Amino acid sequence: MLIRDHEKGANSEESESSVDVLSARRAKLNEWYRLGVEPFGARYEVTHRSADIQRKAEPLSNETLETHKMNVKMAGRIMSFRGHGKATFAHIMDMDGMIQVYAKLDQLGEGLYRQFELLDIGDLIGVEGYVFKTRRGETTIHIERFTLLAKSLRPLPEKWHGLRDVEMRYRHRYVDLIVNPGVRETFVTRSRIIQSMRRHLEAQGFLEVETPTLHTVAGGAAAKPFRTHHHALDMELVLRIALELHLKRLIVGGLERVYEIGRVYRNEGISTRHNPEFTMMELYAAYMDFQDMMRLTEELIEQIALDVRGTTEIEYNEQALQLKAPWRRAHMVDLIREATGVDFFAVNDTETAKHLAREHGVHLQAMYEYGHIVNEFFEQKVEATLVQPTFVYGHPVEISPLAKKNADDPRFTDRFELFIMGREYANAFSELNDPIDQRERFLAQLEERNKGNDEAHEMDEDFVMALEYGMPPTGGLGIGVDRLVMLLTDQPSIRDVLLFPLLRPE
RNA sequence: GAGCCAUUAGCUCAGUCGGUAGAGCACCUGACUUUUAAUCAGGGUGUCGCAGGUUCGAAUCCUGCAUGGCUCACCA
Repeated sequence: MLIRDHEKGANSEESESSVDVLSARRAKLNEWYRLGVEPFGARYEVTHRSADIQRKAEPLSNETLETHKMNVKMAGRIMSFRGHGKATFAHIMDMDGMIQVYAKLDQLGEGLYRQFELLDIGDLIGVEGYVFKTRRGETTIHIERFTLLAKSLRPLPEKWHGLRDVEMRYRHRYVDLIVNPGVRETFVTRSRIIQSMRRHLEAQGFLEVETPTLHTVAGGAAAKPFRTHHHALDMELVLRIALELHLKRLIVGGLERVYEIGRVYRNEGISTRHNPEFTMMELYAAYMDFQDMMRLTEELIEQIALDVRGTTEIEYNEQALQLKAPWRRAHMVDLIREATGVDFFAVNDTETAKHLAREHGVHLQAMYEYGHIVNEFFEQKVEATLVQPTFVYGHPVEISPLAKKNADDPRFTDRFELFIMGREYANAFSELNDPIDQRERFLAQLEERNKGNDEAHEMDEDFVMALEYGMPPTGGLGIGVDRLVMLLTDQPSIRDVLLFPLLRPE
C-alpha cells in the first residue's frame, strides 16, 4: 500500500535502517501529494464539537439515531487508529475531548477508504457523517466524507503512559497538552481562576488598569530586577518587580479602586515555587485598611475556590485544607511567642534580640536590627507550621517600608501576609500615605542598601511627590496568582501552572 | 550558588558481577467490515547525554562537562 519511493537513490546500505518514523511520515506526505490531496488544508466548517455530540447523543438510542439522522462536521487530531481491513476505528480529539469515528470501505468507496488508511496518529482531519452507537455503546461518527487538514510529520508519545519526561513537557508544551489530558485541565482551570478573580473584583467596583512593565526605578518590593536598555533614549531600564507604586499613583489620581493582573520579573533563583517571571494581582482601595483587605482576601479566594472547585474543602499535596472564610488572624509576635516562648513585645533593643536569636539558633545577617530579627524568628520558627489559612499581621517596620505604622506600637505596621501550607499567598497593608514618613523609610532602605542588602528598596522621588499631593488612606493587597493556581489545581511545581516556564536553552 | 539523583529505541522503561543492546506501546509488512490498551503472524528501527580515562573488553567503573529533577540558599 505504501510506496517508499523516497528511498530510491538513498544509499543502498542504509535502505532499511533509514526507514524510521520520521521518514515514514515524509513518505506518506509525498503519497498525499501524489494522490493530488493538499496535506495542509484550509478552513473547515465545524458544526459540532466532540462534547456537543457526546451530550446530544447520550440519551438517544441507535433506533432514534437511525430515524432522525444526526449529521455532524467536526475536526480534530487523530489520537488512536484501529484498522480492521475493510473498516477502521479512530479517536479524534478536539478542545473538549475525544470522540470515536468509524470509516467503512463500502461507505467511502475504494479510493477514499484507502486514503483514510493512509492517515496517521497525530494527523488533523475534518470528518462529516452521522452519529451512531457501537455495540459497546460508544457514541461514534460514521464517516461519509473526511478532509486532511494537517499532516503530522512527527510521532506522538505513547498513548498509554503519555509524556513523562519533564524537560520535554516544559520545552515542548504543545506535545504535553496533546497527550496529557490533565495538563490541559490545569491550564483551563488557571484561566477560570483568573476569570473568577476579575468577575469578583469588577463586582466590587474595581477598575482593571495596566501600568508599565519597564521602570526606571525597581520599586514596590524587595527583589533584584532584570536590567535592560532602551536604545533610542540610551536609557537603562529595569523590568518591574511589583505593580505597587504605579497603582498607588492612580489612587492619588482619584481612581479609588484599581487592580492589575500582570507579569512581574525578579532576577532570583528558580525553584518549584519560583519562576523569574510570574503573575501578581495587586489591588488598592481608597478609604480601606488592612483589616478590610483581610476580609476581601478571604472572600475572594473562597469565591474562586467555589467557582472552580465547587467547594472550599480542598486537598493540596494530600493535606486537607478548609478555605471557608473567616480565616485565623494572628499577630506575628504572638505566633513567635507560641512557638518559642520569646515575647518580642517585651523586647525593645537589637542587642537583646540578637542574644535571643543565638539562644534559639535563629540565623541572622550582620546588618539586622530589631525588626529584621523578629521577622527571622517568624520565618525560621513559625512559617512552616502554618497549614490552614492564616493571616499573620503586625510585620516590623524595618521590613515594611511601604506600610503604615501601627498607631499603638510604631515598631510594627498594619500589614499582613496570608500563609497556607507554610507558603505565602498574599501580602497586604494599610498603605503608608504620609510623604514625610515615606521619604524617611526610603532613606532607611538606602542605608540598608549601603550596608550590603542589594534587595533593599530604591528611592522613588516621583512616588514621594505623588504622596505629597495627598493619597487617601488606602488598603492594598497583592496575591501571587501562580501559587493560588497551584493550590487550587493541586500542582506541586510552579512549572506545572506556567505554560512555558523558563528553562536553559537547549 | 551548594548538595544529592537522573540521562538507554519516537514514547514509557528494564539492563544482574565489566563480556556483541532488551520489553511494551508507536512504527513497517500482511490478515481481519461495530473495534476500543482491538486481535493474529512477521520485522528492532540505537551516537546507551557529551568528552576523556581505566581495562583484552565499558550502557555498566573513574574524571570533567551539559541538561533536567529534588533539597537547601534567595525570594513571592
